[in-house]
Amino acid sequence: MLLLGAASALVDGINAGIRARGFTDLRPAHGFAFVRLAPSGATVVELAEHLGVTKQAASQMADELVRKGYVARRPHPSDARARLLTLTERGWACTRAADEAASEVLRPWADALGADQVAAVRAALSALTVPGRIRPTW
Amino acid sequence: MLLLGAASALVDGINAGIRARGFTDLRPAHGFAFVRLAPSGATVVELAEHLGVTKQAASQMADELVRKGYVARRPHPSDARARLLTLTERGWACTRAADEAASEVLRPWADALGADQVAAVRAALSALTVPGRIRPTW
DNA sequence: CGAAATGGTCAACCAGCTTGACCGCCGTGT
DNA sequence: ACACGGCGGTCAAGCTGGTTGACCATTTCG
Repeated sequence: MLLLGAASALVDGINAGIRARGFTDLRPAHGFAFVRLAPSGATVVELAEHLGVTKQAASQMADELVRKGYVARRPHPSDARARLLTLTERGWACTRAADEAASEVLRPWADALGADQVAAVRAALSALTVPGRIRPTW
Repeated sequence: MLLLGAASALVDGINAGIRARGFTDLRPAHGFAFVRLAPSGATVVELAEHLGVTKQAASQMADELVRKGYVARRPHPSDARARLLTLTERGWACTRAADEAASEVLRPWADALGADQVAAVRAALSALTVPGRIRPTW
């Protein structure tokens, strides 16, 4: 119940922090896409699976991110059908900004609770969430 | 990050539990409405504020819930402009089903963590979430 | 080498929410 | 009393972001 409130506050806080840093044309859903693309890129279907939407929706979103300069569509190194979506320099800058914003949101929580309590909560939650899927829209 | 995963798992679990109990025509967003209506009813604008949407959207949702038999539109006792939205017996039955479903989701978590840890997490989170607003759609 | 499976796109459609306009009741001021 | 601004609620139109369905190119397997 209040788990939802905390999650909502976190997402809103990160989104506000990103906007404050100049990335005003992104929604929280885009952040979930960045999470999947950051490590080493991904294909459209991988992105779709990660976001829990159809591949068409993921492709549309990729279009938007390419148009706004956050993502590049490169040929896939080992499959001529596929295209590898990777972050551009602008995309990486936004990812760093998101990390900063997340730290800003978490800092007052850590101050209020104490480092050991925060660690305990993190450990408790990580012991639970088996799937790790994220559903941005209910 | 994994806070979101836990929240998502909770919502999905409750939704699945409700469907398993025969309420197949409801979405998670409806549950958030029930939370506001349960104590003593609410007006459309109060519901809209609670859900973070416009009053038109809240009114539409109220229409749907009335049509499906979960909510009744009664005249407001002290304001002829307003109408008081209250839960029907079917609405209350669904609320009870949701509570059961929530317990089912939480039980394995409590088993895995221990009661004291769960209490600590609850206390930690409740110390943080000042606003208590819920944004079902990002 | 041919058939089924996979990655991707195009097109049409739909649900849920928004903006804008409007009606009826409240409540305060003069 | 009563006129007028404010508030609760609905109607109508439009948009955004998603879905379903069809299709092409390439890969993979029998």
